[in-house]
Amino acid sequence: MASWADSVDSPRAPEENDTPATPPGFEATSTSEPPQSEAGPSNGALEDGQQDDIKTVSAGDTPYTSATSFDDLPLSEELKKGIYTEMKFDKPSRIQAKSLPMILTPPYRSLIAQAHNGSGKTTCFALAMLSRVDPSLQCPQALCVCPTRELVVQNLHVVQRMGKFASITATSTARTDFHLSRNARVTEQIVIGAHGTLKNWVSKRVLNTERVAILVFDEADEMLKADGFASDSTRMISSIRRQNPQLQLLLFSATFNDDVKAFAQKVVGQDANQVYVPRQELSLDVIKQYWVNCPTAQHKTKVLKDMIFPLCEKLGQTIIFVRMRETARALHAAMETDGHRCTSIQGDMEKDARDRVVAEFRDGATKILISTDVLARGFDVTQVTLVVNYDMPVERDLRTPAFETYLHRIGRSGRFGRKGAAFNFVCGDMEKRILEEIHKYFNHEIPEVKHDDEDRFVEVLQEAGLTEG
DNA sequence: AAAAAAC
Repeated sequence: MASWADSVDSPRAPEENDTPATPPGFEATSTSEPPQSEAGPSNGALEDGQQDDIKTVSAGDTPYTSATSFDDLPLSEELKKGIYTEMKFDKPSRIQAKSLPMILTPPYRSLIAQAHNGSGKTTCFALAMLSRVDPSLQCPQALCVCPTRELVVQNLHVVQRMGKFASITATSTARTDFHLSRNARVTEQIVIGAHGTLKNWVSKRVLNTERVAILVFDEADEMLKADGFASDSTRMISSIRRQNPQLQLLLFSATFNDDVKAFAQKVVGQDANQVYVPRQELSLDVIKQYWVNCPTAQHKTKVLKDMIFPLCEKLGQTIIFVRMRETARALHAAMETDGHRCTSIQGDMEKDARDRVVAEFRDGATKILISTDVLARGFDVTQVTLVVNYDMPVERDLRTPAFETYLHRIGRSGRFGRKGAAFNFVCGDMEKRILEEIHKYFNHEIPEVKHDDEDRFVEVLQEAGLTEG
């Protein structure tokens, strides 16, 4: 039985230097195109696997020993203090135990790391960046690229906490106190950003990447997606590699379908290490999933009003995912008109409005948040126990299920092994088929809950462990 | 034909 882990046993020999060389500013056109992402059942990432161990593929002859304690790792006292007293971590998680020795041991090889929601990926790359910085050099040395502003902010926060006792400076492209002027320069040692601003900063020579020794991609499969950020990402990689051939590239994500994984392996090169954790830690298993047949589109809103919102008061927090920005806006308005308190977020909103909505949600001031896929990945609010797929996640063609997106969306609940549940709203044959395919792909039960069966909704949330009863 | 970044 093939699984994600098996398929890396004998990775194809990647061609070297297959990312195009580009001038600073990443202006060059990419000649290396990633494959079209076609998620299919061939990605056995979620099959039953007997292997309990994290699968690793190490390059070269460097021996790596799994770290049972943070004390086993080549980390400064200041960083360890941050780990123990600020983050209150006891010992490394499994992914940390495996990947940190690979990341922190010279020669600093690139790494592809797949680990599930809440398994401590952020800690891995935060420590990687913090420990690779030379404190005596006051310039950018570590870069982390993320798909959304919200993730940029969140990751900067983690780096700052972890590095609380180390004299290392960090900043992000989400900062509001920074305006491009002729003499503006980024001097912070760690920079976390989204593509647009990073590209802008580099081309305007506000950000000098000459001394960048480590480049991290969070949600790496998204960042290497053919019809998405791939060209920006590969241009940035080759540009920095031209300045520093020894660049350590770290690709982190919970999901790498076969196509993106093959491309990622090409990007990191044959000297890279790889780490994959098995499905047993997959958050899917702890998240109860259901589907609700909605005869008409109006029923979706009705189910929210009649079933979900009234029950939400008793739950933790809820995120409702929709496909389009306009739906987020309209649904929010419709709910508010009916006196149901909630907020909404999507990429078309003003930055400060986005920041405000996220801050209120993190505070717990708002219980229900309507969102596009801007928050589908990485967004970490421990109080989220319920996810609603108001629209089923689909690829651009609107017919192919977006398997990875589904996994990431429902992974917003049940953080760090806590309870979680997900409702999938299904309207029409297309969404029904999408649901079936997702069900088959993940081989996970998704029972139906009748849209008008109030008692059953209550029952189901009890089953999922979200309410006391 | 969408969403994600951004000037």
